[in-house]
Amino acid sequence: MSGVNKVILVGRLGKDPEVRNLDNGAVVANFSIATSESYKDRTTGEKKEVTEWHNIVLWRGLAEIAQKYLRKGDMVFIEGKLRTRSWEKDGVTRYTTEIVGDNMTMLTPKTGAGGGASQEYSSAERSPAESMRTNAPVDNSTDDLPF
Amino acid sequence: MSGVNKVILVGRLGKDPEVRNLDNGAVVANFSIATSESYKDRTTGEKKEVTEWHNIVLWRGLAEIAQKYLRKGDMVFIEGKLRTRSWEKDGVTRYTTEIVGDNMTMLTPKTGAGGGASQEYSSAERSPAESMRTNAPVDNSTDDLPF
Amino acid sequence: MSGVNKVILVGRLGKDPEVRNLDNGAVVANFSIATSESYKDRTTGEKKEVTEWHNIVLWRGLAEIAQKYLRKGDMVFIEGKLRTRSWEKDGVTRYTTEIVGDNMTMLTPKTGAGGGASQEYSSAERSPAESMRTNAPVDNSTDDLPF
Amino acid sequence: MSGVNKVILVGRLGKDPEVRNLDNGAVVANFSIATSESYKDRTTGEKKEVTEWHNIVLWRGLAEIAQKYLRKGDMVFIEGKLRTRSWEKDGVTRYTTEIVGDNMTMLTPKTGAGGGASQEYSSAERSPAESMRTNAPVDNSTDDLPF
DNA sequence: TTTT
DNA sequence: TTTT
Repeated sequence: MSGVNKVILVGRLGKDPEVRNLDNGAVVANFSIATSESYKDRTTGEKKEVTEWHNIVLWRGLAEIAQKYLRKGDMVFIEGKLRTRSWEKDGVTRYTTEIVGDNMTMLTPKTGAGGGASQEYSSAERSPAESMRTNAPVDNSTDDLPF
Repeated sequence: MSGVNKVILVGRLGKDPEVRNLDNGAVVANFSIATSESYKDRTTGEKKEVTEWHNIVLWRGLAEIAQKYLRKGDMVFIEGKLRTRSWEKDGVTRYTTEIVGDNMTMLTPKTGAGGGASQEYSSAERSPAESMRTNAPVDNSTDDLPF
Repeated sequence: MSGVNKVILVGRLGKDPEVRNLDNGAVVANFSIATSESYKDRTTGEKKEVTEWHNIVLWRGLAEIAQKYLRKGDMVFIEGKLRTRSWEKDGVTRYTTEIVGDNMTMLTPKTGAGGGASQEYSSAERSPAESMRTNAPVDNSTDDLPF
Repeated sequence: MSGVNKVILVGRLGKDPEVRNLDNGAVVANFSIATSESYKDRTTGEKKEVTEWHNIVLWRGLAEIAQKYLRKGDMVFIEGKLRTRSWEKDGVTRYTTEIVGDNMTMLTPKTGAGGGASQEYSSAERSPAESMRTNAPVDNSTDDLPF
């Protein structure tokens, strides 16, 4: 790899995630989250707000967690990378920029069994034991999705 | 400047912020936030959790917002930089690493007037108008704190 | 503001920046930077590379620095936020996602007078004096561009 | 996990990395990198610089890459997490805060065989194929270090 | 302890 | 459109 491509977002889901099971067995979730910024209009002095919508794509384990736990209006932390796809429509090439998430923390407390705190999920979890400079670390969290 | 020194945290306050007014009129807030990581112990198979405490320092406007709105247990997003200070105690030089925040978003909904959503604050707010490639970009970066 | 919208990139410029002076006196620079990722093709076992292009927008002081110092092929660190704009062409609404930079560090050493190390520039510079818990914190955030 | 604990640094190594092989077969590298910030002294008007040193810890594959390729003076991008350890010395408990890196990009071009561009390494590499919404993604980069 |  |  060459370079760094990182996005960090905290925002709310505009709708429930759309989750699909691909033919090859992969699971993918799509949803949008909004971030907004307020500022004072220079000429009128009014306080205004600009909302930005971000298209999130999650794969495999993260997609399944999104499907189970994320709902419209929930706040999430998403870490991922930018990816722009092109596609044809009516003979016109269009471009969509998405954030492919590899790390997610739910910031809206989930009520019910065990609910409460935020919960982070990663597409490549790694044990913190390796941070502890002692012996016997490491959970090589295998990835047992069917592909 | 040379290089990049950036920290991004989402965690909960261990206690209420301590806020002090310095002789020169500056306001500074100190508090700690916890992040934790869970992993499976390799030998016992048990799920374990490691908690990390981060010392946060906020200045001026951010310190005042912390004083007003942040309480023990609240979840916050903090963006800042690492800074290690040294100090003497009992003839021994000790070091403390802190995160000097320059951006903060409260993630625990505040009930009461206007409460509800998260709210972001920056030590150097800038209008998003400049992002809009139209006329009259805006600089409202005035800083009217008493120092 | 509500939420967090942050992008961090390290990549190379595909071309020299395009810099324009707007009627209102603002300066804006546009350029693209590439990040790439290598991976092993699952079926063929070949090592492949995917390149992602990011559209960068810089305003005012950062635009002027880009104009002076950034050239095709140079490596830069960019910190900013995502912003999607829509525009019409041939009766079709199109969308472009850009990164509006608020912090930049040049990573390609500049030879010649004073050249050498990386240099960071921010759209809202702030003195580190405030990090030093001593007397007289500093606000030198004046913004003397002509708008 | 609960929360987010992320550090992003671009700086130069003060010395060559120290690399050790632990009894359990793990490899760990330690080195410091400097970031600096310049500011104008408020009273004297002089331009000053503050340097911050960050203690980096890398494990396994990243440690081996550091050993092979990183040298004093090199510039690197490091992504990781904060971790504070305590230890005893002369009956006094001391604390050290380190950055445990999980992603690294070398920003100093390496001359010699194959040298030149920046190169990124991750502690948990993942194929970008999964980003491409086609069939047959995924390289489950196994982790074959001896522990 | 880096670098300009 | 960069770079190796």
